[in-house]
Amino acid sequence: MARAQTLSRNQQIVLDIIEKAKGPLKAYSILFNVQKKGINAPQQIYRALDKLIGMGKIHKIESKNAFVACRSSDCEISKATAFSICESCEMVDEISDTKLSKYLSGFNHKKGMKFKRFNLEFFGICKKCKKD
Amino acid sequence: MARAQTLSRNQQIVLDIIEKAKGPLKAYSILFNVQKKGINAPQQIYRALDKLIGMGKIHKIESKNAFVACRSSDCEISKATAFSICESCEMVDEISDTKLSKYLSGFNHKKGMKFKRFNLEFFGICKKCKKD
DNA sequence: TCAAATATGTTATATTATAACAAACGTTAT
DNA sequence: ATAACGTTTGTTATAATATAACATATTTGA
Repeated sequence: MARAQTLSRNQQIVLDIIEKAKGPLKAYSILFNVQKKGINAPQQIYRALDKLIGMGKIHKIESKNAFVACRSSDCEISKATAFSICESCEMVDEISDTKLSKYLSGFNHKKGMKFKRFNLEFFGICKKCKKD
Repeated sequence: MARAQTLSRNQQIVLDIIEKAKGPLKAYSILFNVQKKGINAPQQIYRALDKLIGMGKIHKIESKNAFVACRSSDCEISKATAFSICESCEMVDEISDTKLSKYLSGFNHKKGMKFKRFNLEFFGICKKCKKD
């Protein structure tokens, strides 16, 4: 049975870094940032990332191979994730929209597949970048 | 100005393979399949893939780092893509649903970002795999 | 407390993707 | 036709992302 509440040492270290970050972090950039804490190998990062994803503490931005902290309590263990991604500054924002989430969760593919999970990524230019 | 209609030699070779495939193909598996045709290097594959994506002939399945042929004329140069992905057999189906597409195209993030493009990936177990 | 599960450390390697440069090919305008 | 331009190709090298495999340690729970 999964524990899901207490984090191991490495998991906590990795989560801390991701939560402090302003934007999505890549696995190797996390690695470089924690080498002073005694974590030396990619495996250690990827293992922590996997567990954190499993717990719903972080999400992977698939189009960027990068990781962000979960800012929403709505995405129950990451069954329904949506993000807005700025193509200019690389900013990622988690979208927490009940209507959207319900709409998509209720969407079932005609060919008879019942979905367990979805991930949605929107791309555009964010407000801040538009000004420049 | 982009030509967009005629494909170069390598682009055609790569597209043919992807179109013939039953499922998503990875870049290096494409490479191995075309070495008899004189394509030897990953660069050549990735370049063709990039162009084909730009033309809307193929899509990248981000969660799998794999590529599928576009089966829908609705996703205008890949501005609005949706897929259903079987977590058991790895099958990928492009979802062509006008309502869904309109709903998502009209969705604008509250924080003032106007979206240019989205990609949606649904995960589950397909009909065929459920039977087994 | 002992067994099982989970987490760690480590080395090596697999997989995915891009950089950089030189040469060939195809348009198109003159 | 040919010069100029953009696009495509071929090629070598390397960067970036991710997993395999194995030994050990730590935590948890019956």
